[in-house]
Amino acid sequence: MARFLIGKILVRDHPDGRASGRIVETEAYPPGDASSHAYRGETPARRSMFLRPGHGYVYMAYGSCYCFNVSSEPAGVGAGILIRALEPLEGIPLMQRRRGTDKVRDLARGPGRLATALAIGRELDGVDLCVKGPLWLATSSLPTGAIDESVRIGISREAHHLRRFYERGNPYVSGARRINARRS
DNA sequence: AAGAAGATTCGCT
DNA sequence: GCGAATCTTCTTA
Repeated sequence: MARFLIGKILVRDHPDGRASGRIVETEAYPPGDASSHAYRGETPARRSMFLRPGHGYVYMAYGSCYCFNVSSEPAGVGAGILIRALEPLEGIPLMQRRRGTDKVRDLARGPGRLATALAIGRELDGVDLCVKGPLWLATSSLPTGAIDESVRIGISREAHHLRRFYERGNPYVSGARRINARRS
């Protein structure tokens, strides 16, 4: 699922207008992974990770940023894919306003920035991404480049797994050069 | 009940 | 490169 989502389009339809981007970086948090928010079982806040594949899970990180995930296992099994970066497509001026910067490269490079650029908050937690609504996923006819993998960013538990995926050479991918340079 | 850690970002040096 | 900001959850007393 983490590989599948690379190259797909995430579309945000909002009263202020449409903003969308091509997914270029993801991380997998599968069942049994101690770093997953679903690891300790289902709670009201984590409920969306236990929905059938294709639902949004939104949580607040470090008290300052929202992060967006896609549920990835059958109903009742907790797992998700963190969307870490987008290549901006539609609504770039709108995203620039929300992010407070004109630098297109920085609009959605990183999970918190991406959520800000698309105005994603807790109200979108649990939304079905497979039907056209406020937030949904679309396929793209654009070709997808080679996909590299690395360890995940910003976690300490289960840190050795190669569960981060990104499009090779894409300038909108987040993370340190050191990690991105690693191929396997 | 209090403290620490966490799937981050921004500003300053 | 480093530390603060800031909210939720988990751990320990």
